[in-house]
Amino acid sequence: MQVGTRNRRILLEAAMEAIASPRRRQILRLVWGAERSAGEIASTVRDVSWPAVSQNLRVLKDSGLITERRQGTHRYYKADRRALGPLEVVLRQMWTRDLDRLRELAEEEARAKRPRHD
Amino acid sequence: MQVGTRNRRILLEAAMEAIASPRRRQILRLVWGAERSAGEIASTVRDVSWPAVSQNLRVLKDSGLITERRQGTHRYYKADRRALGPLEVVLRQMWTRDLDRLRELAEEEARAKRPRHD
DNA sequence: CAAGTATTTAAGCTATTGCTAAATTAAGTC
DNA sequence: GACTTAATTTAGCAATAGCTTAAATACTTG
Repeated sequence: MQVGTRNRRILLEAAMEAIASPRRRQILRLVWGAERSAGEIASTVRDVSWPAVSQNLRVLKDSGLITERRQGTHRYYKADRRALGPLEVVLRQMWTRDLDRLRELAEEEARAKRPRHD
Repeated sequence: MQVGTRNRRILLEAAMEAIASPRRRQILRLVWGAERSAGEIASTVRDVSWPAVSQNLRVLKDSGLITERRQGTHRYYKADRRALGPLEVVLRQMWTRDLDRLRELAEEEARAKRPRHD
């Protein structure tokens, strides 16, 4: 029980470090809702090499934020939200704001196109 | 309102980065409950030079996590909890766990000293 | 086991971080 | 103005983070 507490304490710090990186947040988001193979992830990220993705996956895995499942030559990753603890709220808020901002931009654009009636 | 949202979005990311550093968490904790001068902080931290503290204070200030008040030759800093948003919970949890751990250690020690009765 | 696919590991490079010591700024005091 | 105290800024350094390319590993299939 004490051990559990101690472990989680360490994880929270590791998790903080892990998600302090935008790249790793991006990757974490990809495996948030569904399990994905390293290859899928790497070809989605695209502006960075496969090894770079692999290395970031490793950091995420070591911090306990994602789990790995091997099947054949593939490795599937998915987020382990329990490990995030209170950081989950932080991520959600960031991501929600991203969406809000996209929506705002879309609306602005729509307004710009629509003929003004004044 | 939109601008406010956007600004806060940026701050949340900056705040993450800022408190990803153990040193800055240590400093933030010092100015959590009460305003303190740079000097007080620097002489409390002790295992690091004054300039190092000053630089970290600057990062914290730029990220919006602390505020600065100048008075005479002194500069007083204190945490601005609003800027932390959902990260406040994260910090509290870390710090609570620190305390828990200290308490555990103290209890263990007490147990070790107390004569066994079996 | 040879060949192919999926993925990681290794080696090396650049930019950034966190620090130190020395120089500088700013404000108050004689 | 010269001097002291509080704090920051600058310059420079060592360690680390994040990346790239090339090499290695692991599994599958003929």
